Amino acid sequence: MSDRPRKPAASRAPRARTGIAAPSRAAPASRAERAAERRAAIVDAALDEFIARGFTATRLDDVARRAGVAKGTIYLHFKDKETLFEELVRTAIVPLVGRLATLPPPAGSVRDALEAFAKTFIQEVASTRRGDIIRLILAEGPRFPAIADFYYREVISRGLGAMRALIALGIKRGEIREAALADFPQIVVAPAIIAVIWKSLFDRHAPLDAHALLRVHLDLIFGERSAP
Amino acid sequence: MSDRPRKPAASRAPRARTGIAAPSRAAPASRAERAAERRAAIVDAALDEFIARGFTATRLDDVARRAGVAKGTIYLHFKDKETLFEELVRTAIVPLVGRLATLPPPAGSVRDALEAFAKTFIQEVASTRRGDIIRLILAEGPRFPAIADFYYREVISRGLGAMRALIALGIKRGEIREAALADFPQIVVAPAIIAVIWKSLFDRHAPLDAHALLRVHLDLIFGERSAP
Amino acid sequence: MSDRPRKPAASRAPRARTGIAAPSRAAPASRAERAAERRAAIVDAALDEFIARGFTATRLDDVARRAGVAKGTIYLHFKDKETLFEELVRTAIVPLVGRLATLPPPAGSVRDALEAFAKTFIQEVASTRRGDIIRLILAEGPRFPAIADFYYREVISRGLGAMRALIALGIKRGEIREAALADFPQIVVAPAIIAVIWKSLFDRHAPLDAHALLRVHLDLIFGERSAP
Amino acid sequence: MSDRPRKPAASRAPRARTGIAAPSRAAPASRAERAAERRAAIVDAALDEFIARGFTATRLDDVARRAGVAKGTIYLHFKDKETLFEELVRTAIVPLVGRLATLPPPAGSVRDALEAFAKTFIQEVASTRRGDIIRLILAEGPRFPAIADFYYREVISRGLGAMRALIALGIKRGEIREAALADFPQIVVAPAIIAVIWKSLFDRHAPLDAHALLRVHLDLIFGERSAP
DNA sequence: TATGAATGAGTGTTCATTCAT
DNA sequence: TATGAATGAACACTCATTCAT
Repeated sequence: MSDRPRKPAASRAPRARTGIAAPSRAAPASRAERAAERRAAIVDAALDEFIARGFTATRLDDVARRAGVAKGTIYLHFKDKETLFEELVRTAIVPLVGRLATLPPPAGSVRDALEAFAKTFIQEVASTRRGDIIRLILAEGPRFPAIADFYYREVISRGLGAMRALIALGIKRGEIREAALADFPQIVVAPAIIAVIWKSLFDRHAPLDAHALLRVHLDLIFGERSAP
Repeated sequence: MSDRPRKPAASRAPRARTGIAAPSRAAPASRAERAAERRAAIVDAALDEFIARGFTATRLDDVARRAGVAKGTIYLHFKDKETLFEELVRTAIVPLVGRLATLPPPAGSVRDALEAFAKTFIQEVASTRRGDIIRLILAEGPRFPAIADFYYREVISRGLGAMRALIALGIKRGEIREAALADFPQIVVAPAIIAVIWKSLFDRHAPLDAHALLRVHLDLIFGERSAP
Repeated sequence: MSDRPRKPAASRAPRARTGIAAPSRAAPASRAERAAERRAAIVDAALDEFIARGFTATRLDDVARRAGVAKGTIYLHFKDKETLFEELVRTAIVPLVGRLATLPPPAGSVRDALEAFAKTFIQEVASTRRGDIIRLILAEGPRFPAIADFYYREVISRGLGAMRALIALGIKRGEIREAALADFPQIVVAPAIIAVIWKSLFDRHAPLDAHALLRVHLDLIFGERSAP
Repeated sequence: MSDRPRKPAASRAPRARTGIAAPSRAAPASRAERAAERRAAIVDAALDEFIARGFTATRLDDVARRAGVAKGTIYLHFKDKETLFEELVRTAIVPLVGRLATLPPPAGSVRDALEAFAKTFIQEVASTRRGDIIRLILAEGPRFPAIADFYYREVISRGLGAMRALIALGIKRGEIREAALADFPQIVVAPAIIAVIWKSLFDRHAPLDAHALLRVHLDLIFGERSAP
């Protein structure tokens, strides 16, 4: 219960694991650039800490240390811990949506589109820190209605909308038999979410082959299995 | 961010919302009974608080007030906050498993069995505090490996095992076409979990008809829709 | 810092290490006897605990456990922790004084008398729990003026008085040359006190031969060494 | 039993009663200086409290108030209460040893040296808070072996060593007749310790003329009285 | 802007004391 | 009398937030 970072573990250079742009370290960097860099470092460090411990248990001291910044500096960029958390989640979610919204325009079959989506999802979400963000939202959602709202609006609502359209197309084209599926796009997404949760909590008990899982699920929806 | 119970909000009578037996209040009750009663009240109150705020943000002061006992009394029953939390989750999970393990032996069709399961799940889990317990485990799991372990062993592993057997039966009987489904019982359960999460986080944005959702999902698996 | 007794280490029979009389366990014992016995057990246990931890750090829970009594029982015999402590010290001191006041009437030489005193002191005080009581008084005295007062009156004052008389006799008889010694009987006693403290604190660093120490001191006072 | 300081009794200026240097308050003082100053104030206040109440009964709240700092500030300088106590005693002991180790090299007679020592001891120890520190160590020693060890090593062992050398010199020069005294330097020091204890506990019952006491003791050792 | 020392309200835990049995 | 469950005030320690430098 006490595996906290005790040393300035992180170098001053922020990692870009969330896709947050890290300005090149070459040039002396302008004032504004330096500020943005620091802010990014804080966000990045905070994300790690929040994921690892949850909102309340995270100490800004640790965030600062991990970001290579003084504690007070956090308050130059964020009003308080709560604001940091909320902006953080927002920031982290944007590229998430961006990524998945880039669903290839249904050039090929709907099944291909979903297959591509599944692949991307596993690679970009389930196997990365982004998956933990989803868990974080599930965990803290009830205490941060603002975040749940934002998440519903920006991710759930839009994501399910796109999915619904795709399903409708599949039904129209005859690829999908089950017509009612368009009413519950959640069904299509459900195993992906389960995969994320499983990775987070149970993978060490029983590793899950997410690719296979999603393929079977698509088989269920589309009826026929395509060669892997 | 500060909607905490400030007054002895709860009467001395423990609620039995989790199925924890509340001894009849009529008789004077023996010493041991009184103790069990108090313990139950604490567990019950703590569950509410932990669900509402998560482990770290929960104050034992609030738990005590809600349970109608003095703070010190908690320590007569539990070593510390962590132990309270862990025993709590264990206690809460047992009836959960009990409930669902009572899956009717496949007298009728497998589809009927799953339909019954879905119904029970929605009634007994998704619409009650038990659903929140699942969310609580998702939220705190990473910080309480002991709980994640216990949950995997007692619920996930056993539940998926039973589900797998049922699926195998369905395949053998020809009810289920997709043979690979037996490898991923998670797929069958996924929408139920999603429904629980949805209830917790998004129901106020867009109420979900869980019954319909699960029915469509079963249609997907069994191919044919039964009359509602 | 946490070597507390966790088990009912002591049998129900009180030890009589302080010279507190333990009624014979044979007969069923009258009501009053039983009570006295319990009280003695409490006193005895409390003495051990107070010596080991000091007043504040001692927990009545531990005292009760060690005495083989319920916590509430202590309050049937003593008003509160403070009273227990004060009565305790009084009780423990009385036999101490009794013992040493039995200085053999100066039948033989004064040196013989002091030699006997030294021997008794080492045997009955320095090597027993009684020595620790002295240390306990040193430690808690300032916070328990009542005890310091009592101790001064009953032990210090009377003891030094007796010692002064003995010294005067020695001077009169020509055994002691240094006449001014009668003004400071503390000097005669000092090494004995030092021996007690040493036993308590430093004996494990450098064991002290208290007998030899006191003999040399007597040689200093009486000038000539008697054969050991 | 409840004479605790309730108000910010101490001004922000730390007292220097222990010989801990108090930086001049005139200049604005650098960051480091301010820190050292605060630390000194805490040590000073803590010493008072520990002496007055003992380790366990001392409340850090009181220490903070007396030092004129916030409670949290204590934890910027010391890991916890125990560490504060131990460092405190160490800090307080160093100048004690320093003072007494400055025993004038035996330019004159050994008796003169001891006379000087006695004088210094009474002035610098017995009549100051330093004497209470000795009592504090006697009191808490058994519960703080680290402190007892440190004290033995730094004070007792070295002090007795020096004393032994001095005694040997006295014997060699013929000033001291009792040859065995070199084996028990404790005897020479004993009355000084007794004086300290007496001051602490019994002086209000019967004031002790420590100077006279020690002079008589020296007469006992050296045989002849020098003019006062 | 950035720092990090300082603050003090807040929280988990302990324990002397009470009291129903 | 004796018990020990229950109480709640007290206290060590933490950590979000501020602010002088």
